[in-house]
Amino acid sequence: MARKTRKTNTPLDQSRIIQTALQLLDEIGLKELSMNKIANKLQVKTASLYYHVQDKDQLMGLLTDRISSSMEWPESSLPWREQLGLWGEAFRKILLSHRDTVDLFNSSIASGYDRLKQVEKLYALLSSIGFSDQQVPWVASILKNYVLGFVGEEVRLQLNAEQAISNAELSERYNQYYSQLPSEEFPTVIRLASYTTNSDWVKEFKFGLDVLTEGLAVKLR
Amino acid sequence: MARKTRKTNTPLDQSRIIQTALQLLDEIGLKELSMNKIANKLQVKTASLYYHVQDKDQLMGLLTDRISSSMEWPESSLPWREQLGLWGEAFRKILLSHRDTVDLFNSSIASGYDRLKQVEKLYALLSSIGFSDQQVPWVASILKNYVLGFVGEEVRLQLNAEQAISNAELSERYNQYYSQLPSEEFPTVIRLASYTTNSDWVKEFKFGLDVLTEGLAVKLR
DNA sequence: ACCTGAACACCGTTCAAGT
DNA sequence: ACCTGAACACCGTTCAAGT
Repeated sequence: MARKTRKTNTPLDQSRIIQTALQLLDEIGLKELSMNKIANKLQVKTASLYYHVQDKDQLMGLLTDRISSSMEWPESSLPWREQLGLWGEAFRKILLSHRDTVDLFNSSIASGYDRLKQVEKLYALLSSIGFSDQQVPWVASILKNYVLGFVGEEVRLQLNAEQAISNAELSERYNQYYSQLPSEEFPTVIRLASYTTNSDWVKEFKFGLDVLTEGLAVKLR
Repeated sequence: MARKTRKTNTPLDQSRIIQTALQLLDEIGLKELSMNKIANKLQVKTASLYYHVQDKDQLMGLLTDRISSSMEWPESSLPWREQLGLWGEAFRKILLSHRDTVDLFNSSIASGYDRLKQVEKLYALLSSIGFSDQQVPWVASILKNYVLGFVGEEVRLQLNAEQAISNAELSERYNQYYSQLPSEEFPTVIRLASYTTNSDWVKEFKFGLDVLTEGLAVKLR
């Protein structure tokens, strides 16, 4: 009965909680992610978490911050259009690196060091390009929202594709409200159904960023 | 003891449930909106709701559809830039007409007659302008996400303003992770803090829509 | 056909008490 | 200083049973 030190588990701390929460997030998704399950995975009672963390909201904020900490940043020597393009791709990459990140980013305001650091860098870039002090937050918000919205939709639609929701099943949804729908009411939706379902996401993402960049270029003149 | 017909309450049906849910949404917000509370307000046991509705998700979808049903639509005779501008303002108006609508729209895919009808109209407009079949859903998605993202942020920040989260309190948040932060790390964020906190939302909204419109105009050539 | 009672398996959070 | 037991006030959902 020698060395039974294993009973002494690694002590709990905020960082370990975040770590475990992140793992669990990828396994079961945000909707299923509960304090109970996190505690369980840490082999600890739920109440213990509350010694290291204020509440679930705060933990989610910390989780978001952890995720955004690994974001890469484009070289500031590049022309601004390329910098914005690279920034967008880096942000999208981060968002795709874990499950339900978009909801996570949307549900908590940017606090914490890492997320604020990202804002700082983006502000600095936009400011150096020539946007006015008033416009910089506006443009940053547009860019951030574009990427968040895009990836949100990308993930939603790819999930549907996995569940093989075909046009047949989609048209079945119309009937939620009305018993049956004349397909003449939705000519364009139906005509473009194949484009809506599956897209070339990389191409679509660049298209949107390009629209924004062109629009911003006009404003800069 | 004449006429005690009042014991016979108005019978429950889907439409009345949605109606009540909508009222309650404005009173207590989406996070607090539960099946229990909806049933309670209807003077009915919670289980009764499940006779008229599949589950909470479906009810939220129906709720979203109800909200989007009252959306106004611009005249199709107007030039496309104006149509897009009016469309954006109408959408924003809808989203501001009830509480937490952005989360509602984000959490459920467009199903139901009314929301699909909106999509149909927007697709038709974009198609008539000259966008290719592949591009129409892309552009529609950009526009929708812009408005959703914008209003989401608008509501968040206005709530903060009400709670009087000043720059002082904001800088306090930095300390969640690091004990104290040198303010030299965030020169731009700090310099622009006053612009971030309170904005002229109407002006900002138009600015963003204008950026998009200009960018789209470039793509149309 | 429509509603309810009762139960189930969960939530997040608090706090006195243990070590 | 760190963790737990026990309790609290809630969730969403199901289903046999009542009318």
